[in-house]
Amino acid sequence: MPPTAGRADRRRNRERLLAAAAEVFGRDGAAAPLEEIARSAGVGSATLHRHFPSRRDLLEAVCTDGVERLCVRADELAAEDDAEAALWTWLDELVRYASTTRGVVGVLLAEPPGPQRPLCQSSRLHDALEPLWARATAAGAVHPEAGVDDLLTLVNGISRVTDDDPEAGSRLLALLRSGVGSNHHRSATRG
Amino acid sequence: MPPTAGRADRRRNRERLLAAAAEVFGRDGAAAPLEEIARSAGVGSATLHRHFPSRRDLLEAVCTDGVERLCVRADELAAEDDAEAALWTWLDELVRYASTTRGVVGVLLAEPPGPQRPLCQSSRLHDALEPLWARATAAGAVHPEAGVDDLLTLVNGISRVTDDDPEAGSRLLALLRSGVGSNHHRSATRG
DNA sequence: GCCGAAACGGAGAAGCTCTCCGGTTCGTGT
DNA sequence: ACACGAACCGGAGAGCTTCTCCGTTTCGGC
Repeated sequence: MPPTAGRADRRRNRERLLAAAAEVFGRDGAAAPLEEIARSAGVGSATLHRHFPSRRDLLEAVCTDGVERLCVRADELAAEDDAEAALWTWLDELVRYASTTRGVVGVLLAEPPGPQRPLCQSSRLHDALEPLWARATAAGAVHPEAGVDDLLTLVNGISRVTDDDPEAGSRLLALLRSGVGSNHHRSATRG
Repeated sequence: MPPTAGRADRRRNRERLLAAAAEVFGRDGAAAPLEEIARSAGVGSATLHRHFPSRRDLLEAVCTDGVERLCVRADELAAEDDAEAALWTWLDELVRYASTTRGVVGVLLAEPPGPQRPLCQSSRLHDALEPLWARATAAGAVHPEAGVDDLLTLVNGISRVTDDDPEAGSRLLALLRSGVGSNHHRSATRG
């Protein structure tokens, strides 16, 4: 059901729930009690579960705006001249965003879309990244064994160990880019 | 209290709990219900909590043997000629081990040792890695910005996104070693 | 304003963690 | 062998969370 469907009170409660969820998740992390979100939104817990049957549904909805911004950003960067810089700029913004959501984005990236969830935020990020990756790969600027899924998985791993510290996430991403092994003949420029 | 102290029935119950925990965690992951572990071990839940006050205590104990093996392995590798190969061989074994524990090692690596837990498995791994890292760094075989904690953090991130798939973890570690960016002039040899 | 459908919310079931306390078992000293 | 204190055990239950049922309220078209 689209978010703008249904009765007026339904839409109002949905918005209240999303606002409360953003606040509570941002404060207490992605594992915060759902009941507190319902209380904070001023609705019953049954209403929360009716709108968002699982915790994941709520996490997906909370991230919609941030993911949308990243998708727009990917479109902008796809028009830039330097394919390699565009790719890493976007990945840096993704890892910084994920590092500021207290694990919310991490949960979404962690589990695969699954058969009954084809339209999740994770696949939107995948679709946004794919053109940037394809262009950089065609330019020889990406390790030939590194696929789109590998990049997303690695960024996910980084964001999960750097919750609440975007700078640390950005630093580890730079290490991933240049490589930790002995082939660091030239340090990669950040962003 | 050392694991070999106390009365005979206490030691027996401790062993039963550890065996049950290894089985249940291995089957259902690090978030499995503790009550089921107690039931599977044939003891009351109070006994489980008396032996292992927190879930983390139990996870630490379950990993003791595996971490011990890795520490021994680090000593062996420290005697090898090639410092770079020794470092990456050990990291590969670590990421493979962590990828087979259904998130158990990941939980331990995730949270810092903390003030009241100076002897956790995470710090044992840190101490095992440090000499390998120092030697490889001295030989110029490691990115100058990559510290011991960075390596452990990155391995943790990789293991957390490759649960139950050691091959995938090993592959991502190889990518981390050689770098995803454009400086992949020579592919890194694995293990 | 009426009324059917849509949506709500509290109460409660079920599951998990952790604690309290009465009862049991161990092992030591005689 | 046996008695006894200390160590240990386990079930019952409190507190918390997720999620569902169902009687009640609210919306909005007519």
